[in-house]
Amino acid sequence: MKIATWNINGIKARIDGLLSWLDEAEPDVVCLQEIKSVDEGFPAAAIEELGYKVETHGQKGFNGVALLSKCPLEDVRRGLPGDDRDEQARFIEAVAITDNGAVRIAGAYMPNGNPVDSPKLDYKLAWMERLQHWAQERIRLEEPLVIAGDYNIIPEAVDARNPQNWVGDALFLPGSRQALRKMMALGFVDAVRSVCDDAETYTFWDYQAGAWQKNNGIRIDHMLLSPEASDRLISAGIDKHVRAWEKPSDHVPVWINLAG
DNA sequence: ATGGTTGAAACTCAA
Repeated sequence: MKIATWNINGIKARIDGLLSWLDEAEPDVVCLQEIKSVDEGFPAAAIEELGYKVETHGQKGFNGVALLSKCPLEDVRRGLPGDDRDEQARFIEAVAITDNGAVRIAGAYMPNGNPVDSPKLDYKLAWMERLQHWAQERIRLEEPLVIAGDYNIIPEAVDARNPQNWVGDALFLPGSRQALRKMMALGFVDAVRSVCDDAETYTFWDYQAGAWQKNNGIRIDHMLLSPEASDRLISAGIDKHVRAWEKPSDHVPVWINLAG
């Protein structure tokens, strides 16, 4: 089965591109981030016509995540546990039922965290800690688990074309990277990293200052696999060409193929 | 150091 994640940066502005990419890539399950729409405003009908079930966790104006699936979904849950006062829509999980068994899939949109001298960085780090606690509970279940999304974290210098430009940015702060490492240490595999040693495999290019034309990108969209999921990993990749489409998102899709 | 761009929705914020 093919599972993908894509920060779409506004579903209303991106629906045509999304439909084209679904038609081309034929993923079974897609995690979308930054839909920037309430549930009622999400253009589900056009996506359902391609054979997908649509589950959204929307919010007005900002954030918002969604799951698209050709497989039946069970146990759909919205929101990251751990803080009842957190009203930002950044997390959705479900269990996809396939011929080869169940795969738990979480779509996450981590906080950006900038500016670093604001409460936004504290929120980012607290959110990462909540995600780690959630992941710790889930990985104990010893089932295939995929945590996919926009992590807003550059794991290593090799994940940026110009790492020096990101020193002091919330995406590359030692504390942010440590939070991701702590989560990885629970036993997750970074799917793209595990199949591809190539440098310059980025997932995000800023709209500004000709970042795309200069390939001034960063790798911040990740798919973390539990041991039971990584045992079934066949391939992984980044659909970089989508960044050159008309009216593109600043992120491109990342995908994996699992056996079965 | 600054400015560069985009989306959603409101005349600005978040990224």
